[in-house]
Amino acid sequence: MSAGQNFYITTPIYYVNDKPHIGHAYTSLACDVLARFKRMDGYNVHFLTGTDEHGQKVEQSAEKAGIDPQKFTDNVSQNFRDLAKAMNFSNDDFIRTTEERHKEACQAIWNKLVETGDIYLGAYAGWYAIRDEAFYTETELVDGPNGNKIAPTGAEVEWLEEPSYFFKLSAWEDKLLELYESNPDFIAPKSRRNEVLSFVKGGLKDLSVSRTTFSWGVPVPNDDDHIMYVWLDALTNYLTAAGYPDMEKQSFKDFWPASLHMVGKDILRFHAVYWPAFLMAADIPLPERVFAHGWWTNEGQKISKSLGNVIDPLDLIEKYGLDQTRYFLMREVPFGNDGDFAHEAMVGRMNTDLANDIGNLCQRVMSMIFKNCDAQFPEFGDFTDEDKALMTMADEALVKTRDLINQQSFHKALEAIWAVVGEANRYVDAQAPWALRKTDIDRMKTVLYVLADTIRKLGLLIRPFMPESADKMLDLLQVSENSRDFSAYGEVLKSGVAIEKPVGIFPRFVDEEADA
RNA sequence: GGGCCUGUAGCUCAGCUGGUUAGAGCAGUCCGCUCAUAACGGAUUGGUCGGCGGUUCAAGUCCGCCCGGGCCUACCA
Repeated sequence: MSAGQNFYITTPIYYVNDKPHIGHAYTSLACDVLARFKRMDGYNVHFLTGTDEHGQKVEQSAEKAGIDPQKFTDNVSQNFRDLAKAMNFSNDDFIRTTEERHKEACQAIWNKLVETGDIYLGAYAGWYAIRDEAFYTETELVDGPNGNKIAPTGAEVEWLEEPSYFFKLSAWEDKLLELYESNPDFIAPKSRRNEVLSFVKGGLKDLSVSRTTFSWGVPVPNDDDHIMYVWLDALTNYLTAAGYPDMEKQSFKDFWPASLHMVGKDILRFHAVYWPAFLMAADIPLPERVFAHGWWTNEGQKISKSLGNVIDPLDLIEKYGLDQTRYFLMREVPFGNDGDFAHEAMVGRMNTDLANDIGNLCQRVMSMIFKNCDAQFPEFGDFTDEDKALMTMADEALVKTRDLINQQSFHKALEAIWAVVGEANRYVDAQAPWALRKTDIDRMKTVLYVLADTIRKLGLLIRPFMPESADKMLDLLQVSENSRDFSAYGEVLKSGVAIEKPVGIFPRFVDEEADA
């Protein structure tokens, strides 16, 4: 495998105590689009997702359900596999932190960090609320009536100390700043990078990385009282899936360091600060980039369980369709910003961009070919300047799209693709093949040929975003399986190939309430 | 409290290092076309660029203040 041709992309591992929601779907979708694009562009891609299955909450939930934690996580982890299937995600692996391979990786990196002196045994002291089973920082507390301290939740807290292993995060401050400085693209988008920078500049404290108060986790090597706590365990999954601790393994050589960790903005710090610190300490190469995307609101409202307005991606798929949902999520909001999911906006995108613009373009062109060219791709004559302009634009769209995808500017990539769609529709109008049918049949054929081939390119361009719909388009165009990647972009349709009667690709959404 | 970002047409947003009559998409209005999923194309209405003051030959674009909105400020995934 030649260097540089490998691409390793990861989603966070999702905490199984949650039900899959739009946020999970969104993160993975972005990775899926990227993974599919890179595959079509000839890369050897490894796309990883999975579930985070350790922790006190999981232990408790299992207990409440009256089953052992492993059984419990087997069940809930399945929800995330189901989501991946329903969303048509093309992940190459699905990791679970309860797997043996992961335990090995965690303990290996732990041992390494002990060896380098970056993990030491100390005591974790803090204000603990028994009721909440959580520690609070000094600044979060308010003074209670009798001089005692009260947590923001209203629970009483007490000063508690427990033995804990610590990671020497404080020792890595300068190295981290150096990293950000010399790799300006390590954290994206820019605004998030600024936040991380100011956070690190504010000084770093050592990080507690073990717990003794519960047992559902990876055991700390040589100390049965402790389990590894949260982030060291969770983050290490990215290494596990590449084959760590066997750094000589082919998969590790191919895919580590990761090309991109995609995360939600809430967990950026763990990926942009703790993770590179762990890796530097363990003398393991760093991932190339961490991208933090934003959150969705629901019809302008903040989404929360208590409000009961959580968006279930399965509901969206059922209501609007899979590819329509995928398109909306990638198109509606500048990737990196927060966005709003609104029914009206969804229907707008679905009907305007998909049904009217690209769907209808495909339909009108293929229908004309089917009816006026003996149901086969026509012969073509010399190309006019107008023909060449459209063809050139379609060719350049791949270059633009590739560039934008590499920046995770999914919305702009789609915008660039749709610029071609618009141009193609204008070209249809300007050339008016229905008029040429009566005056210059050869010219009509050339026009329809140019259009059909443009649609083929559009089909390839939208394929990472809407794989099923794109394949339907490419089916209509009789494009063979092995011509459905970007190496085939410059190929052309063969005149004389027979086509089927075209069928619509993107249906319009009709509001049911409109009839009532 | 400290730090960062942001306020541009009805809506969502572009406007790089200051420089011609401030742009796009959607919505609205008018016109054209009739191949097509009544879809497509053209034209057009609409903005004191949050407010006040300043720097400058020139500010949406820089500075100060004020008003409004958001985010970060460590061990909860």
